[in-house]
Amino acid sequence: MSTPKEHEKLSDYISSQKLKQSHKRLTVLKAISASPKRHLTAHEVLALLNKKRSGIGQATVYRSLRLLCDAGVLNELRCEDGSSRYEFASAGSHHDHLICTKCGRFVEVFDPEIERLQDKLFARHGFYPERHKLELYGVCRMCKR
Amino acid sequence: MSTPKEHEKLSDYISSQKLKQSHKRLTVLKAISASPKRHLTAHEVLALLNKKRSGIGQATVYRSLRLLCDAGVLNELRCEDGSSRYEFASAGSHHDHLICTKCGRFVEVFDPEIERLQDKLFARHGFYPERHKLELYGVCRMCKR
DNA sequence: TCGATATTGATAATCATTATCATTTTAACG
DNA sequence: CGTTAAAATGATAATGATTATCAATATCGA
Repeated sequence: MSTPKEHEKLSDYISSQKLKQSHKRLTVLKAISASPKRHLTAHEVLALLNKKRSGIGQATVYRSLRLLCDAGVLNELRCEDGSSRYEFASAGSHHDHLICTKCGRFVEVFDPEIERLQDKLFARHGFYPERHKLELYGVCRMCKR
Repeated sequence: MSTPKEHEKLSDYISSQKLKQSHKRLTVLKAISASPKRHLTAHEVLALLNKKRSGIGQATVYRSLRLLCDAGVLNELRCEDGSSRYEFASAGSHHDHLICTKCGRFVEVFDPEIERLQDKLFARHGFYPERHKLELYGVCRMCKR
């Protein structure tokens, strides 16, 4: 599972901010790319890396995740339990989430009509819109039976 | 500022669960009712009580807030910074929130059309709907200028 | 009033995350 | 190539919101 686009985004950000390349940071990105599971927590990323005896500490995982967000490679999703999950910010693809309360599965959804109505709500109350967060909690098809 | 309805809800819950009335728990509820500020954090409630030398500890504040939620008197809003805010669950009034990113003001909003479209999203993905969370972040009228 | 049980306060523990700081890497420059 | 300043890292302490513990206190039905 290669991620040329993500690597490039990261490199661009690193040079734009006068940071330095680092093996370990790249290893974190690769581990996330290679995982079949999306929407990983920092703890889960750490577990992926430990399995490979990468010698990468948790501080570095947290730092890398933050930097990857700053670089626009990942999006951070603040969960209700107080932890965060990270997903790839595949260019310009805003979406919301359906979340199964039984198995924790995340499904990415998008409804342009909802987006439009949200903007109307902002306008109606004199708000300058910045962003929004829509999470739909329920039981997925698999968990229903 | 009286809250006969809230007191009653609380009493009903207390007897249904075979708990006991407590002076301090009522004081917490009254303090929240009396505050002009809505959407208070546990910390803010504690501050309200300390100002009055109530002798109520933080553990009791947290316990009371949780119980008031269980009793259906309050709703808990998990904020993105990891803390929670509490609002009155004035019977059957589901709503979402517009939140000012400058001053932190909360505005309660509701759009039946958005609700309907959310249900369609649940259905389209085979989810049994339980609840949702919609938060619109922007800059309010006051903070814009 | 008595006694079983709920409530409380002080404080320790938890959990995710961030800060600190000494050590190691990176990479621009000579 | 080495030097070297700055960034990255690991181990660990600190943070902040919240929950758990447990002995002391309050509640309330008999």
